Amino acid sequence: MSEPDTKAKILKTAEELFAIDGFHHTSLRKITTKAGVNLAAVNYHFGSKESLLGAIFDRHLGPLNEIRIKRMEAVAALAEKSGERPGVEEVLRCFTEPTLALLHSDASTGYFRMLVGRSLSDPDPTVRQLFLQRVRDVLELLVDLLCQALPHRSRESVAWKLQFSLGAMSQTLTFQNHGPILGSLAKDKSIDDVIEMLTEFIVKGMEG
Amino acid sequence: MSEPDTKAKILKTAEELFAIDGFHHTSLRKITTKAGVNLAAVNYHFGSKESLLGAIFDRHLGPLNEIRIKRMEAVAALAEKSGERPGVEEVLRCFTEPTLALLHSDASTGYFRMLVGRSLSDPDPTVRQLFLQRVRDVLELLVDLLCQALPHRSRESVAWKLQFSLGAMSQTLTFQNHGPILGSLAKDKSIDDVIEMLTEFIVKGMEG
DNA sequence: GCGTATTTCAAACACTCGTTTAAATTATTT
DNA sequence: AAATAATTTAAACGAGTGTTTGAAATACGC
Repeated sequence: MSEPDTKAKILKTAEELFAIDGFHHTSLRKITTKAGVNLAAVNYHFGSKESLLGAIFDRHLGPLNEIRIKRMEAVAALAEKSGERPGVEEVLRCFTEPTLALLHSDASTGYFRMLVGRSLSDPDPTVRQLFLQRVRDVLELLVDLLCQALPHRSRESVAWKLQFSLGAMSQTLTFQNHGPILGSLAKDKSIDDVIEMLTEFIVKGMEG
Repeated sequence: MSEPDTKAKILKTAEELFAIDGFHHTSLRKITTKAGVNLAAVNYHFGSKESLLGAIFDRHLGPLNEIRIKRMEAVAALAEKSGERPGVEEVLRCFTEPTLALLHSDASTGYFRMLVGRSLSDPDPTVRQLFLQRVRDVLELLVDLLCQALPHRSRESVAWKLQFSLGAMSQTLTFQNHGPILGSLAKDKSIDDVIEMLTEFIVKGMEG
């Protein structure tokens, strides 16, 4: 190979540009120019622009979901053994806290955080599907656990509240990307603080 | 004029297509073909594609925001007079309930509902700005009132929670558009029921 | 060092897009 | 009815898109 891996450079650059400008507003020419590789390299290494996005998702979402599922299974096992219901907060943190861990493990994942936020509510069904098919299993498991934690609520009701929560997450994850909707406000908080506030918000909403 | 108002036909058709397919995935050719008017009519009557979107926003957002502001001012006046703080739920409903009223006033506004949901989290800053500049004043007033209702919370904290709420609303408003994230679940609810659940969700999150 | 396979490269392809133009048509005014 | 203004129309413009191609360059096995 000539340079330190053309494929890796494309992945890194595309992740950043997709996060900042969005999938459809980022052309392959912008990516390849910024990465310093040839235009045709994307189609050669990834097949298509869509597959490139899929590869970016896979890179981070695989490990992340593994951690989430392990934590949720642990919570479920503990609940089974003790005979008590799992707590709503305990369950939800299985989902939100690994995100924080990911963000701290590698500075470059900040872009991935934004990309996920975008993908949750992208107008294009292709982008949403590409993302959702990689988290569907985790979400189903999450609903299962939440139903255990909230036995008096219907599954539909729990699913809808999770939908609300994902919307709130989307707004959070794109932080410093979209920028807060309310201009001057709410700027001087770290992503950690914001995610903590978010977690409290959705826990109360779920329980309420 | 030849037909029952070319301009009106464009507005109606564009509103529907922007809501369903998103602003950038809807070409002027799709709009004009479906509306049965000439391609150049959009630029003639509205100047540009962006201005067309702005005109769609103006049409519904003007009346809607007027109602919201009046309700909020009434709540503020009552609080002043009685010397008591307004309730969080009371304040938030000033914002959410007029949406319901709009949806019931005219069946065709269902598309506008989706369009607003999209615009709240569109990857393109142009679309977001176009929308946000028309609701900024209402949102600022809403933060003011929420701060009155929650005097022990910082303004930043309130603004962030409103940001979370708007994310949750976005997911709700695109309902039957994006489709629920969780496939088979959460489908057989009317938009009224869902908005009621949403309101309860964000009230608890705000208070918590 | 040679031959094979992999990777890079510039160029072109086939579209789609929003916008503009200038002529033809329709409405309105005088 | 003639003249002016407003609207509609078909066609083209220029720029941008993802993808494909076939030749050049590089890397690797023997």
